[in-house]
Amino acid sequence: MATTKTPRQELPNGTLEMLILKTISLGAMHGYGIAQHIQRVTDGVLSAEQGSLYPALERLLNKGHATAKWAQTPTGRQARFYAITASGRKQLAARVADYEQVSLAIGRLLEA
Amino acid sequence: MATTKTPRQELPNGTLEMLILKTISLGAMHGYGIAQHIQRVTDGVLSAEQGSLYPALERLLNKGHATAKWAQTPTGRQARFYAITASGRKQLAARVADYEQVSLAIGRLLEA
DNA sequence: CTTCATATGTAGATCATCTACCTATAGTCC
DNA sequence: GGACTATAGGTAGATGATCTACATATGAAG
Repeated sequence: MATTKTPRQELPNGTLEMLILKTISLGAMHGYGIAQHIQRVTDGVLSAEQGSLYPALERLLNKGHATAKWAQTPTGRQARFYAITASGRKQLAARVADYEQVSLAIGRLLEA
Repeated sequence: MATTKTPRQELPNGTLEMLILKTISLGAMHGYGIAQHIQRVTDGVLSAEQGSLYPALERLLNKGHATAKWAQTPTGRQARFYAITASGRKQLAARVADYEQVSLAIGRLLEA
């Protein structure tokens, strides 16, 4: 049957966009690279699966928080490079502030 | 239009159950009291709305993580008091561990 | 007798995330 | 030539907790 425990909802809603924005704020990157970065930095704790990643990237484009252009990777492949925009940086800052506030609040509850 | 910004998804999925478990781990409490506790401790940053709270309490009952019985409040009202079970404490510990791992991972990404 | 705080619940919508699938190419090994 | 892996981008459909809004009831206060 291979029922696989399926660790549902590994990432809190809205967090993926924040992590993507943060990642491309360090420099333009393609989707595959973003996924690798997230996995590498978190030692595999977090992973951006394709089914979440690409829709999230599309949302960021639609909202104007990122731009994309096709270009060659160092290894000679075509890939879509995403870059953060000014509004993306604003959004990132806002999301991080929200996240930290909620995170602090949860921390306070768990300490009690 | 009154489009109301509606701060969607204030609480990450699954977190509410953890916060409820934590709250009733300090002593049996009724739903209204749980909501107040969460709001008070977090200075209003977090709030467990009825539409989220009561379904979450039902889920905890169904899973055996909590038990409930009707009793009188100090002010002479009928209320349903929820108490944590042994499996609830286990679940709480597991959730907290998960939360902290993810929290750390996100922190690492945001620091970079 | 009306209003407010307390107290419990339901109905329906939202929507990001997840699993699982498909396509394509460059490089390597046989 | 053929098979395979890593790289790269994407879609389809399901899930399901959370949210907004509503409905109900009662004790206390004015």
